[in-house]
Amino acid sequence: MEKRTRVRFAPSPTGPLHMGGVRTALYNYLYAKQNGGDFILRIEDTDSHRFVPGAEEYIIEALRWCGIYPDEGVDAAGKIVETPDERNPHAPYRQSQRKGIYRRYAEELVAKGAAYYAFDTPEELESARAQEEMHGKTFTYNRVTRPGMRNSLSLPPEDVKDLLENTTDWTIRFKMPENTVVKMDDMIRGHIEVNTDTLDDKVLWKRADELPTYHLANIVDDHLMEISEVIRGEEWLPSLPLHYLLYQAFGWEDTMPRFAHLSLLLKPVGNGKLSKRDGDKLGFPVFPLEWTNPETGEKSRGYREDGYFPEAFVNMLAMLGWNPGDDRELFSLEELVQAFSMEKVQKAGAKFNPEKAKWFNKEYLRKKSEEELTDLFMPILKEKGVDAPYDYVLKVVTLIKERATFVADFWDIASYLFVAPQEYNEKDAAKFWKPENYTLALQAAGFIKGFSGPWEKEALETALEEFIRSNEWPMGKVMNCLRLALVGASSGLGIADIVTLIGKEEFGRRIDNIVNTLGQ
RNA sequence: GCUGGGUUCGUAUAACGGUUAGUACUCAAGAUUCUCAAUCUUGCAAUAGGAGUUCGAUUCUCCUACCCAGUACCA
Repeated sequence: MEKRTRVRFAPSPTGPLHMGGVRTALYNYLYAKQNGGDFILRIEDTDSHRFVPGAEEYIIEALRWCGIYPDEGVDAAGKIVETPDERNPHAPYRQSQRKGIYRRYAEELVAKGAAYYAFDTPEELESARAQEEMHGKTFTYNRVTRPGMRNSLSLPPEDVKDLLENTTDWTIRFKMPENTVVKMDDMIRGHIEVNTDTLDDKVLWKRADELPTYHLANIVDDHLMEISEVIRGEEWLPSLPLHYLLYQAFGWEDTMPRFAHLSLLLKPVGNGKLSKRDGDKLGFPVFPLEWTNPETGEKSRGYREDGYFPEAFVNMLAMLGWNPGDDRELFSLEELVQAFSMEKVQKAGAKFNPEKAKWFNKEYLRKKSEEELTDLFMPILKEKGVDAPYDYVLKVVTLIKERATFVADFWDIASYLFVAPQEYNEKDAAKFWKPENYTLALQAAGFIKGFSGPWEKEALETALEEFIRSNEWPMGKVMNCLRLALVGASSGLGIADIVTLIGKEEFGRRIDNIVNTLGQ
């Protein structure tokens, strides 16, 4: 029988979604779509202490910006679904709203002998840890320490009954089997074996807030939501044996999902995983969207606000730890869906390379139509106080698009096509604005002013070059004097390009201006 | 510390026992151009180390080193 592909992205709303998280979501989405299945968004907010306002909305908006729309869990308005409907039969998709369902599963495990009640207070556990710490060891709640702790396996039944009824800070812990080798398979890493003696009795459910921990909620919800593959970050690999054991304890082995653990995104330089700090330090965003910390008001930059196209961001992320098996690098989301394969996902962590991210954006910028880019550039011009007609901007964009990485670069590259230079680059002026050059350049300027041919680049360029050449003047020096007048520096478009764009009058003004400023 | 995972040019990766170890980004040089970009060409640069298995190891096994993760009533 063929199981329908159903995968989920299950973030915790404890802050903005990090680009590594976006990649996990992306791989889940690609896998689901490739197999004609469902991509589900589930919010894992079982830790009431770490809730951050706005984080959930941020996650959804970030995914939307990337073009990732969940099939289940989020409604048309972009909100987490709270009540079941035809499209979202497993609602609510927020674990805090599902809290009622977990207790009986935890109790079921106790009844089966796979779990037990533990009455140790946080303080008691803390001191047990401190004790071991003094001996240079780490306390683990397991088969060795279990009899010495206060739980339903060590206490007399009547005490257990009493504590269960009259206290509220007890938990249900998983009873880790003794000396058993858990044999697991990971879609990316292959076969893995772990002996249960190295594991501890994890808390599954807490009486204090009547909430499950991640492990229980995760397994129960994945089971209930009929998840077929769990694709998540590598940080979960150490708890995979527990999750396997949980499926076994519930008797759900037959429908247990397959697992794929993705490597982490690493910082560009040095060692360690990518963090917010690296972004600040090296000057690149680590978040898809800009985020303002609600408590401190501190802002973190985002790819969207930095001027990245979502297609470029997604493409770049996809290639970080995955490859199509050939030399292709540019993929649309649809093409990624076709080309993606779990076998080609890299086992090792990938160091993020901000330069390559820029390269991707440059490639996507070049693919955009001039019209689309003009639409994006117009508001920037307006901000700069420039009121240029659309057709003029379109011409400018056509000339400069290949020189830019971001739309925002357009202004730096081409501001002189909208406003006259306010100053002249000192070095360039010293190099070119010499009497022996500018006397010739001014004559060339006179030629341009008197040019009566068709007012377009080709014609003017040919005529101007012919004029200079026939006089046997140094082409570079003459042209750069003119360019200094037009641009303010010795860089930029061809003289004929600039002059035909700004027109004879403006050309004349800029020539007058440089003569007045730098003298002759 | 313990447990698990990982290791090909600076970075992302290809080569799933046989290649002069390929590609892209970055960087450098050259070509081109009226300059700067763009473009084109060329170049620099890697199998962590050591044992095995094999006619032959980047590829398989083991050891060492290094890196990462986990080791919470957080996810």
